[in-house]
Amino acid sequence: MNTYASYSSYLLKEPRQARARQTVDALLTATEQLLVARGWDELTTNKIADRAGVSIGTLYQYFENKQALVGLLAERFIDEQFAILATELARVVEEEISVEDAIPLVVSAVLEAGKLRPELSRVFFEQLPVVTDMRMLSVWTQRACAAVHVALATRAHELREGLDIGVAAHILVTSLHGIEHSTVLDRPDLLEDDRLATEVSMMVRGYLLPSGG
Amino acid sequence: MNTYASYSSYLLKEPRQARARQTVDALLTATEQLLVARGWDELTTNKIADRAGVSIGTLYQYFENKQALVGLLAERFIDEQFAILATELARVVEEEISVEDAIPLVVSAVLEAGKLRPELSRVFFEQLPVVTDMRMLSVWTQRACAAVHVALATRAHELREGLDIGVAAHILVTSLHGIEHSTVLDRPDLLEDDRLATEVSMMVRGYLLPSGG
DNA sequence: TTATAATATGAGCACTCCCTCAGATTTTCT
DNA sequence: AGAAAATCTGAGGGAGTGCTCATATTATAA
Repeated sequence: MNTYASYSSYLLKEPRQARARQTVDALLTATEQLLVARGWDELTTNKIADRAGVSIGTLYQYFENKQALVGLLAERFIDEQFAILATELARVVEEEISVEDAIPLVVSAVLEAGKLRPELSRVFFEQLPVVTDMRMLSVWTQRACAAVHVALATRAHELREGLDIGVAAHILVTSLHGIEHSTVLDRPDLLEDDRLATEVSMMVRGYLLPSGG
Repeated sequence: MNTYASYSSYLLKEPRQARARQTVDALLTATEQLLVARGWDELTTNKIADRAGVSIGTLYQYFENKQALVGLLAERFIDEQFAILATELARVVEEEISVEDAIPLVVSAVLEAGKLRPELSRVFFEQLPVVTDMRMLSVWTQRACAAVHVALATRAHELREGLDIGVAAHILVTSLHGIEHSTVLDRPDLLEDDRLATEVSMMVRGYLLPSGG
């Protein structure tokens, strides 16, 4: 019921009453808007409180500093992105889809995720490292690698002989992330049709599957 | 002769005398050290001038603001990284090396580049976007894509039927960048041996070359 | 109702930061 | 040598910033 249970690490204290939850939501919304509009450097706690329509003192009742505000936002965003990957991986494993058929499904899901909240994607791709000291992104990468690793392991017999699944998971996750990142920032046009997804799937297929086919 | 000719966009005026060039160098060195040690948020013009051993007023004779200092540093770093890629591409084209043989050479060169100045790589991977508003990285990506595009075009006959060279260049550049980025930050151990380079080369080969063998 | 807990307020302190400017010093040019 | 150009100086103004705390309001519980 209480969606604030997971806030613990970034929230100074749990908002118990409804109005307090509204306050926290307003602060997060204001943070997101200001971050998207003006970037990290121009983000100040006074502006956040102002836009959220609450007093600066209230902000400091729930958040230690502005990093915590953005940290919570980033955590939500990353969880959302990870969930998309994890869900699709779980589905193809569950439905016993072959690696060959699963690749385009997973690749498309990941690339679609980049389109979900383009402005927020942009600002986090650009500024998240500075904000969170990189820890959060590393955690995401590790989780993603682990999930891919597991999925690959369940169908290891279909994979190319001698493939190091650990290294492969790392390569797949980081290269896809790089592609998604750069495409969102520089070539959003490539996200319009599915040519990119097709080509990327081709690359992944050529890497994972035996070539003699 | 004058290594400061290319500074133009970031330098307010050209340092004509030797002592002025020393001053600018000292400022850049100080900026790099402080940026690596403490990050963008703790970087201040006063600290830079202080560490460089020059007055704050002098700093503002050559640089409009601290972004300009870091911008110049970043520009140099990116030029250096690009040169490594461009040089290797030019070499394999010049020596008419087959795509198959060229792939591991180019991949290794790019991954090696990430080891060249690990601390600076790290800080720019993490913080460059905030500093330069992303324009610089986009320019780098475009230049790299163009260079790869040209190299691929010269040996198009070796490539897989129907490959879209434009999209392929984009995919290769962005995915390799993502791999390099994440590996430098999260898994520097993978840069120790050449397993990663081998695997990545495998992936690129599977993507670019006809699969039938 | 009344006591207690939860929540909200905002003026303003202490501090830092960027950057200017009036003038001093050094180099180059004639 | 003298004049002009280039370079350097650094105290401090002005503009914020993060954050506290004494106080006020509202909700919940007894």
